Amino acid sequence: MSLATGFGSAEESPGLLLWQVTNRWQAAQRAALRPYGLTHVQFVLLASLTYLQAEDEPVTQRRLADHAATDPMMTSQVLRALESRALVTRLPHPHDARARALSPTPEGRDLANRAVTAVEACDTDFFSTLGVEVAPFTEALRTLLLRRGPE
Amino acid sequence: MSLATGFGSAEESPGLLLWQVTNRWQAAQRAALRPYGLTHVQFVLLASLTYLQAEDEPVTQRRLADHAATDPMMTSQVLRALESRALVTRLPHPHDARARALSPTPEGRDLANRAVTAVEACDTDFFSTLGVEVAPFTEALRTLLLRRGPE
DNA sequence: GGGTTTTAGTATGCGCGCATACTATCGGGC
DNA sequence: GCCCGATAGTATGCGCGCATACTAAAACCC
Repeated sequence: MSLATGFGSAEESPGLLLWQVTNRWQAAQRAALRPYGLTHVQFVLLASLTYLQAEDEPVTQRRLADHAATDPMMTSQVLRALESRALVTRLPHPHDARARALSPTPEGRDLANRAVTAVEACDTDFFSTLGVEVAPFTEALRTLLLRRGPE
Repeated sequence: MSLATGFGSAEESPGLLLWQVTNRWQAAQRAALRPYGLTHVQFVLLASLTYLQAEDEPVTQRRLADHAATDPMMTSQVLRALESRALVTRLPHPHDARARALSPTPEGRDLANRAVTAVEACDTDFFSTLGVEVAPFTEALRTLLLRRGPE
């Protein structure tokens, strides 16, 4: 019967493996970010915003959410939390009354920079067991993302 | 600055890629399971239980959760939902008053079998773009899981 | 100008992983 | 017999992805 093929044992389906590995990766990220008082999404958004800030255009929430691949609902709520901690500012957008112009405060930028190094260390460590194999692995992930892409 | 290396663009970190791919995979699973009225975890637990049922020992929640790599909290709550839909039974364990003996009802087993084929088709389709590369990919996932294993 | 369609952002609610804390039972040592 | 640590299960609460639905402003069209 087909139950014996993939879902009898959790270790035999690429999908279930993917799911488990991602859970462990998220746990590692959580641990690495705890000292900085940031959750995973808070970190990603703060770091992405700091990165995008170099552009000429004011950064809107939509732009940030698209870039960081987070959904707009989370973005909204997380940015409010970051604003209340004075890590980002949300000013009215100069040319669009619907939108907001986001930018990190100096404290936010500083925190982002410090957290980024910690997260990158955590990330490198997590994938270190793959050794050189990490390149084809990343490429495979990119392939999967493109095919089932932003439709 | 280190912000430019990995977290400026979401597509450059293996971890973020992993996260995005898993999200898409979960979305695909959700879509495939919708016709059967099962969520992802409900399906995994029901299918795993149907698989484990062949054993001599009565299946406890702990055993099921370990096998399916889901956490006991979810397991508890999901099994209650499945029980209320008459897909599983939770009888008292014969030798341990703390535990419960789980087994799928005939309807549960039937639903599991039908859902498994749908999920497997979805899974195969999702990873089809990798072609032969799916084998080393799966192996890499397994490696990551073992290193950061059940400590 | 007046109308429709798009878009930015938000509220609400669910699925699910996980951390913490608790009860109830089992087991071993004495 | 009794005590104590381990274990099965549950409650509570948060992080976060996502679906649905809504408001308000912009952009387009005539």
